[in-house]
Amino acid sequence: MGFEVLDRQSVVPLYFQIQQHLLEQIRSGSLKAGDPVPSEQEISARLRVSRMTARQALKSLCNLGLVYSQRGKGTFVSGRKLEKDFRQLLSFSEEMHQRGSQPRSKVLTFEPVLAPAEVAAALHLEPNEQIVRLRRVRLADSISVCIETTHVPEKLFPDLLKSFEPTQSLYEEMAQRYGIRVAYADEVAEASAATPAEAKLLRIRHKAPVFRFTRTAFSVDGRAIEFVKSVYRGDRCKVVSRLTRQVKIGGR
Amino acid sequence: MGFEVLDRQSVVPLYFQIQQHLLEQIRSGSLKAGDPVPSEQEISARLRVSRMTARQALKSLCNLGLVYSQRGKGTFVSGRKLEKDFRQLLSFSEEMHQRGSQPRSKVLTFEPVLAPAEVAAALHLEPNEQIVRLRRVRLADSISVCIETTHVPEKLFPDLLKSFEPTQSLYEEMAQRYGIRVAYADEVAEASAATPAEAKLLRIRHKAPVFRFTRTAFSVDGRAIEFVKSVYRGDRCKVVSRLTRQVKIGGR
DNA sequence: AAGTGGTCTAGACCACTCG
DNA sequence: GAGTGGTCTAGACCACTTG
Repeated sequence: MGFEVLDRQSVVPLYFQIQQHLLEQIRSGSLKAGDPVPSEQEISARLRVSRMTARQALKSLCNLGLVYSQRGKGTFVSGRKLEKDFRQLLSFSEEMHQRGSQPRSKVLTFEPVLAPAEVAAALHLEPNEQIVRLRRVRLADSISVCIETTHVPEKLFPDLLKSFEPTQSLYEEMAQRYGIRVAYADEVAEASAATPAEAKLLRIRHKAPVFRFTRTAFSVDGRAIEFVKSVYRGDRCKVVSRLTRQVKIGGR
Repeated sequence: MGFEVLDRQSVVPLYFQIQQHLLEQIRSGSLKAGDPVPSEQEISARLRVSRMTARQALKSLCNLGLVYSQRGKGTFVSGRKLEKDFRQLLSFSEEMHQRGSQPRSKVLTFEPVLAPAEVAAALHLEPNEQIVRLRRVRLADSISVCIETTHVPEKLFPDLLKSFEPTQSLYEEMAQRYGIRVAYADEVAEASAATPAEAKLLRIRHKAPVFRFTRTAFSVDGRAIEFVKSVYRGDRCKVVSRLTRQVKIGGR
């Protein structure tokens, strides 16, 4: 733990600078799984910050799951790997970039429609409200990977049809042009078999194994902003999750 | 926000008492999605605690995803439901109980074996180290739902073969008798088709859609303690996840 | 201007773990 | 007994939002 780490003039909070510094040590391997992290008092003394600030840095690492604390013993690097970001909410484009693949899209349709019942229910709209529907075949390195049908409410994204270039990233457009940021999504995955039409688009056998996903995305304030149905080739797609065992909240 | 909420003699931390009180208001519906939660200063003044303590209570609710804060505006109840705990790490027994179904198990084999390469790699063991393998057909309300093969290292759970009743919950046994608690698990799901043997055990058609899961469970200190392979009927199983969009950690 | 959350300080007492 | 994390206090300054 160096002494020259902190820039007190910076707008970056002190606790965050400390957090980043420790993060770097974990990433680089200077701190390995099981190693003790500098204690709150040590950070406090060495970097001349209050103990609460040191604590906040450690707490944030703890929340990220990178370290864990034991009362009376200390704080230690946990066994989890940094490399894998499990089950983040990523758009298709982002996911492909992260894997180092080149994403491409073939647009099937991009049009205004009246919300079918299932979509209206998921997005909390009145039946037959106006939505924009975008159907795309998604490719990774020129191989068809999935068929994706996205639905967004027209009223949240007016003029999307005119302004959006449907081969681009929708999440970026939402953030840049409309200031609406996706915070989380609920997703349901099913194991199924390809229909003839799907098989043709994905260039796989009829009845080959596929994943069917339905995903509803929400903004921080809990508004439903996107509903997606997608079909992924079973042989080119695995769903990786990290499950955590939590304390019960609010239960009796 | 009442005044009689806090018990200052209690061993329960003040921030936790405050958190529980707010939680109750959200659960009961007194505070609805979008409603502002009492501000830090209000809690601080009304309950005569320091602002940092009030803040800690709100922070913990924030980490649970039940409220969100906006600088300069306030803290608000988020749109998420309390009812659904998405994608917790649950054992089969726990999952069925939560759904209100009756779990049952048919034990196929329960025996010591030498770890095959795949299992040894997942559990970080030497090849051919001693493990205990348990193969079960799992039933919900008397319908076969999945075939599950569990592997645990013998050295972590000595005498498991003698003491454990294999129709019971393994996670409970681990916690009760060995003091080893599962903290999280990494899981990979694939969409596939049933083999003839699997089809027979699950009473489904040959080549019917199934999920294949492999799961490695870890304790808090990052030790791998369990490796499970399972096959679920595709028509009786959906994988529900909540995905969150996080800040990048440790990236460039 | 008033109210909000975000950060920070310099102390304090406690329960716990370990040698 | 020395060191650890868990909790708590009573202040402070800041940036941000809203009327």
